[in-house]
Amino acid sequence: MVTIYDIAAKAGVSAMTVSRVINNTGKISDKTRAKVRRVMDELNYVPNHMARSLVLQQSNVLFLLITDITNPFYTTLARGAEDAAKKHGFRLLFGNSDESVDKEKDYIDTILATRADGVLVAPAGDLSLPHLETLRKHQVPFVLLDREVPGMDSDVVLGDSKENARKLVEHLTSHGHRRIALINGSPQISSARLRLEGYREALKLNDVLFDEKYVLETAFEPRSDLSEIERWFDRMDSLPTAIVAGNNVLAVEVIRTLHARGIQVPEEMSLVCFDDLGPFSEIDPFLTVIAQQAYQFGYLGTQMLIDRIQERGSADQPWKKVVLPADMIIRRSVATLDEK
Amino acid sequence: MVTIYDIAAKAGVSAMTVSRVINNTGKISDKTRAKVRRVMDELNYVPNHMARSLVLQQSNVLFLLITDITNPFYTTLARGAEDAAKKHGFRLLFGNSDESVDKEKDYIDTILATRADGVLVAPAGDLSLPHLETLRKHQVPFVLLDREVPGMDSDVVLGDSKENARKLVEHLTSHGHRRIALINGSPQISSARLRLEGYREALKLNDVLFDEKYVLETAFEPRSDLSEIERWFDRMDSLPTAIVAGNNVLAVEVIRTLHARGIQVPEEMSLVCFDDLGPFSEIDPFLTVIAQQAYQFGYLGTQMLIDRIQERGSADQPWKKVVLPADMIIRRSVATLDEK
DNA sequence: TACTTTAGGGTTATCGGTAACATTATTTTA
DNA sequence: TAAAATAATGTTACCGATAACCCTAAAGTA
Repeated sequence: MVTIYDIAAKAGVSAMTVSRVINNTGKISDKTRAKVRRVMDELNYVPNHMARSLVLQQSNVLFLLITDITNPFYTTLARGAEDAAKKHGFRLLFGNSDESVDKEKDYIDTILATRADGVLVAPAGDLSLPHLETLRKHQVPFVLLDREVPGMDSDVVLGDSKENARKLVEHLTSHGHRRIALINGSPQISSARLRLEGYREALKLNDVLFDEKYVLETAFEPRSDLSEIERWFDRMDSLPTAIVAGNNVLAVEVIRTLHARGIQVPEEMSLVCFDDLGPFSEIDPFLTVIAQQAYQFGYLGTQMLIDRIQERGSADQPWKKVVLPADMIIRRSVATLDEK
Repeated sequence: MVTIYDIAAKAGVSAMTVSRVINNTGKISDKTRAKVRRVMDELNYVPNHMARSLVLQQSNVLFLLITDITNPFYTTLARGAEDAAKKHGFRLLFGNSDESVDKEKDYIDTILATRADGVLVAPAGDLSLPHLETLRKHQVPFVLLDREVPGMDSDVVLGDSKENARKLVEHLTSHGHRRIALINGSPQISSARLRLEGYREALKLNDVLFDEKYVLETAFEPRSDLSEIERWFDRMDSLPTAIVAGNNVLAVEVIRTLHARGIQVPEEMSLVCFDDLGPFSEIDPFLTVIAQQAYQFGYLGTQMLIDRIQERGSADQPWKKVVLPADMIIRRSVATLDEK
């Protein structure tokens, strides 16, 4: 590998002069600069970020930790983060925790070991708390995305899960539905809890009794095994007329299960969910969804993170909490129920 | 930041002893080892990968450069790569070139500067050649994924684009179609060229004359502007009865354009494409596709890369070229044409 | 008993950069 | 014209870790 010393030797200057040319610092005569540049080109010099970061004590690297790389919500979020990072001269690296607290821990260790300047985290759940405490302890700035973790104050970008759940339920009640079920992520995840809350409140507002048999708390990430959903249906005394899914992945799993039972959506079962399905939903605009601004989650979160990193010394800002609004996209997955 | 020197001081040993405990090398008494471990825990020590990589001259990092992070083909591929990397003790970082040769160049520079041990590249196109030459010149092992680049020999994992294009066309001809159009990625991309070739050969085998008005060469990545496809349709003397799309993104764009014109698939236009649409295709299993084994692209490619990295000194192996078979998934997007 | 091994650990140099300070001409200024 | 300022470059130390070599005391061996 070519180093600044090789350049220095060949150009007949000191390593420091080469460093100055590279970083455009200090005073360098045009002649020397030109000579150094020429030698750098000749030898195909590439600076070594690790050596540089080691002495500068900063890496110019941000890390984005998401929970499901196959979910368009997160990949779109990733693009937003990438654009914002690039705009500010940071590099962005990605990790994928698969909704697993253990994999998350591995990534946190890697992040600390690689000395990233900051982290964007969609936490796997409340059990992520120790990981965040680790980051805090090591003074690594971070911003939470999409989910909060009780016991940890920080900057955070959220959707309004409760309000949005309410909107989805009311969309259903306004179409005559009264037996409305909810399939949700783990109650260890803040957004799932709030979605349940919004669901319950909306039911109450519409004078529908809450029936816990109509609620299934499972996992947000795809599972090959659908039997849990099967068993949920089996437990019900009578099927609901509509289902709210806590995210897009769950909606798909519900549809698969329903199809296996020969139940059609929306004719025999209405369905709505959180988060759109990505570009491919346009093939057949079918599911009525709450479409969150995934790109903005990433873009704003990254800006907040960079602000925090560059704060350095100035008076500590209070934690910021950004709540992004979402639109409901009404499509064809909800049937209007006749009055009985 | 806590360093091994802090640990060493507090434990009353030398830094080298701490290093030995961390890496499990050399001879250390149980007593010393325990003491060092205790101090490491107390001080929340985290090793500094950059310092380590600097002296070891290897980073244990692989880099995966894909062209479209929102395309399920690539995210699934990424999971395969992630799993294989983890299995061998490598960390995997991702980058997203957006099908842009320029962004790709930025990433290549970053990769060199961060001294990744190896790279998996889905090249943006034939113009990626200089980037690959740069990697080669700096002796960074790499494996190409999904696309070849003329003029550059290397390990590569491919699908059989030509054969698969032939299959798609023959699926259409077997349903009575004769006027078959092709919308394809840039001819600067090897897979696109081969798909065109397969398309032409299949037409010839079925005694259909090739009509260049039926072929549109555009870009594989999503574009907000559909007017190019509009104009393509406008140029045709008569519309085809079926369209082959060079990838999933193009298929979606075709559907959007057709819908805007009030043309229904498959009733008035049949459509097939390369690559499945990810988990969400299960909501409405609609598009007939060639489903490539995206996960295997990533998994095998990573294994080949690691083999190459660890080869080190042993006789140079010849370049390996893995061609992964694909299945056609027949769904509902092709209509059977009556004989005229 | 005298000589080798071995266990257990320390010293020093180095990886590729950069900050901080030092040095030497050359100008500028009083 | 001597002192002060400036331009252009060099020297040294250090970032955090590890390899290679060195050292010492205890154990093994002829």
